[in-house]
Amino acid sequence: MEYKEAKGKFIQTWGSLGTLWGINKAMAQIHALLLISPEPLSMEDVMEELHISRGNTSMNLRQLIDWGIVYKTSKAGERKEYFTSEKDVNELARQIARERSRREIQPTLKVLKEVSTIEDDGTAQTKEFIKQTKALHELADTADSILNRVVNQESNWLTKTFMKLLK
Amino acid sequence: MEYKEAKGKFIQTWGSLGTLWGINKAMAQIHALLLISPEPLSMEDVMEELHISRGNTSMNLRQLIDWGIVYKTSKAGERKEYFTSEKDVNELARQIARERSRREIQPTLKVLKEVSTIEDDGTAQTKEFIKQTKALHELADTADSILNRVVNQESNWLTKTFMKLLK
DNA sequence: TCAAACTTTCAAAAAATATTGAAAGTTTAA
DNA sequence: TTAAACTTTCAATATTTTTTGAAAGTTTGA
Repeated sequence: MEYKEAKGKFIQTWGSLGTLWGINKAMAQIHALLLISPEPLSMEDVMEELHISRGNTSMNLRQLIDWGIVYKTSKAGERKEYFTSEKDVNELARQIARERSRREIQPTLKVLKEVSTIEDDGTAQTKEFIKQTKALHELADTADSILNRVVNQESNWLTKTFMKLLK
Repeated sequence: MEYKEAKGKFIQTWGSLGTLWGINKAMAQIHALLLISPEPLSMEDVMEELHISRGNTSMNLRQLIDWGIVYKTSKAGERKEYFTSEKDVNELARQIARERSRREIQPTLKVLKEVSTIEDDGTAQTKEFIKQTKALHELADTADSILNRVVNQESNWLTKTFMKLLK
């Protein structure tokens, strides 16, 4: 397999994986492209490589920037903007963990806390509801704490933790 | 807030969270409903509670069974099938971890390994490609190992691990 | 200030995904 | 073996999500 084929396969795979985890394909593919590009790319570059429209490229680049995993850069003497991805995959993991916690887990925890504190009227259904939503709250809380560990520790925490667990 | 409102809110929230993580809404909602139901429910029950069609209910229940988090049961003397969710949320986490690893992470690892072993022709783009896909492979491998730890350990591993990390 | 170079916005269109419901299939009690 | 009770399938439909592309907006050098 030569470079071009491998590149296509990688971008394709990253796009599909994204879809499975609730990230739109174009966004995941743009990210993949920037991740393996030795130089920052312009919007034009991205459009051409992935065959997507200007509007689509613009919107998804913005989202990637909002997620904190793609940066705008400028080249001296050029008006055009260039884009580059966070290259350190550990930092990438940290940032994604941070955002998923903030955007998704925290609001879910809030709702779970709210609904799990309804008054126990003694019926089986209420008892079960309280029991299960409390258990889910605890699980989500644990998951969130782990995500926050990823966020707050040095960037190779993941690897270190794994090593520790193996012992 | 009384039971009915809390129940609706919980099912709604679980459905939305599912969507964000790439799980279809009906499937997540059926799961939520079974999780808090003290008794197994029939297909009819699920259809009525969630206002979804027979076909939709049938297909999503099957998927939940494929994921290993919903079980078929029978009531003595009844021909109808009843469904119940895995009630232990730690076991639930284990099962989801197991399936996501098998279905999504493993195939991704395979592709990453494949594309990261192209021949280094000395160009900057090839060097960057190899470097980044190798780094991603390592990250995915670590994540997968952690998922597998979740899968293989006793069901309260998650909580225990978190406690250990706090020390 | 102008206008070229570039980016963003957003309504419309396309594509992907989920849902329906009725027909076909299956199971079981009598 | 039949037929009622129940489940599954799947083509058609609806809904949601993504994508397009052209117009509007912005920035900057002269």
